[in-house]
Amino acid sequence: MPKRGYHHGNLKAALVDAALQLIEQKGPTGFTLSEAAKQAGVTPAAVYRHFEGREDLIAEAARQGYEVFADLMEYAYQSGQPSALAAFEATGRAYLAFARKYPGHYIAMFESGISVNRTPELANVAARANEVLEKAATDLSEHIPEEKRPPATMFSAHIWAMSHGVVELFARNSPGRASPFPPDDLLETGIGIYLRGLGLVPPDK
Amino acid sequence: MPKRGYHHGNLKAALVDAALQLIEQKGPTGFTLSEAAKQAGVTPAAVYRHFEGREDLIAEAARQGYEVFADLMEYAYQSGQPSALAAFEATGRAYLAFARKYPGHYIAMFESGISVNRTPELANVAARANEVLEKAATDLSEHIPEEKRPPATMFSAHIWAMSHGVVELFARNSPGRASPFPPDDLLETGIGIYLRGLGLVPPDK
DNA sequence: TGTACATCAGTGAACGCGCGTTCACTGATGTAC
DNA sequence: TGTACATCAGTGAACGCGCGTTCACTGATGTAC
Repeated sequence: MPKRGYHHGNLKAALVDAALQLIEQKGPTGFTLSEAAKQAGVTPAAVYRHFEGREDLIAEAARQGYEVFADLMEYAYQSGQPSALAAFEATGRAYLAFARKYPGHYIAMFESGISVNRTPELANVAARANEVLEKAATDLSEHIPEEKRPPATMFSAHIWAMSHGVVELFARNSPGRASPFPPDDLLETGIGIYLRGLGLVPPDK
Repeated sequence: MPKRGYHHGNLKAALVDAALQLIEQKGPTGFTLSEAAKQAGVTPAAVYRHFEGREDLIAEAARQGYEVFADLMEYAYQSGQPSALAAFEATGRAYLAFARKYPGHYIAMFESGISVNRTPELANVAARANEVLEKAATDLSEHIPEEKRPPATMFSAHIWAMSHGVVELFARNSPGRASPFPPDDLLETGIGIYLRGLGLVPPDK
């Protein structure tokens, strides 16, 4: 850590980083503005030069998380093209990868209790992330005979729910709950079975 | 509310109820011992006649939740007999029904951060609930040809993850996240597709 | 039935703590001339 | 290049608050005789 004088130079980013680290360690609850300030080497009052308050700081962390999340999902979606199936599976994997690589962001986004409608900015970027998953689902559902095709939003909701469940129950080292399988495998196989159920993957192994 | 004198008569239960109500309203975080005491019409200090402290009160709420949960799961399992499939589907529905009917308990159990290994009692009752789901999965998996049969624990983990995900994302009126479908339907169809993927349900509608 | 007494389940005052937030302030930086 | 000055980004002290927990206490209840 380089010495610094009276001015920090990069305090806003440093505060977000500190917040993410604290959220990751202690949950969305354990996080305090004062502690984040302390970790950034600054007085609590200094935070108010950059944020409106505690909530605003968390919201900014979540916003940055959604930004990265949406980018990752888009990249994954592209990387699977032109196969709708490959694209879909890649977004599933990207979801889990994001949760593991950016746990602080993930918690800020999904467990901190801040509303996605807090600001238009936040709502937009969250919608962008959601649209990628929905697009992947729509592409894929076109391979299902129309009359037995479930709505794509339902379909993406299923995958999202399973992904989130795996993260919450098995990827986080949940207190006292041992994971029976590596979360990656769990999600991979789960999605595989689900897609077979939709007739999108050959029934045979 | 009947008048009461110096002695409450039923304080322990009243405190648990108050805690559940507060947890439901404000999340596992918003809950405070003092407020629970107040709601039960009692001094904060009185709580210590019945509990070791704040954490202990939450743990008791969670324990009671697991008790009800395990009972419900067992009942659902039995009610589907002798069809392994019916039994399995019933436990899935029971999961969601529990989460909706006992949101305070659900949060205390799965989101409050208290470890299931906090006390042997708590660990036991949690294990009992888990065993029901696993048993239902095992029964069902016997209908799958042995060589392509996934381990029953994996299978129950998938269902658990999807159920939990549906609860967290769509059943709770998550701030700013609208549910695209009724959660019951979402879970029902999700499990249906998953089971079809396992070849346990005819591929046709 | 009455009384003495142990036990139980509350009270209320006090504690130390860390929190988020506010305020007047001041040191550092950048810019105009 | 030097100087005056506006602007910016911090400080540090203070605030009021509600928290969990402790303690000596006291009112109510139940039981033995």
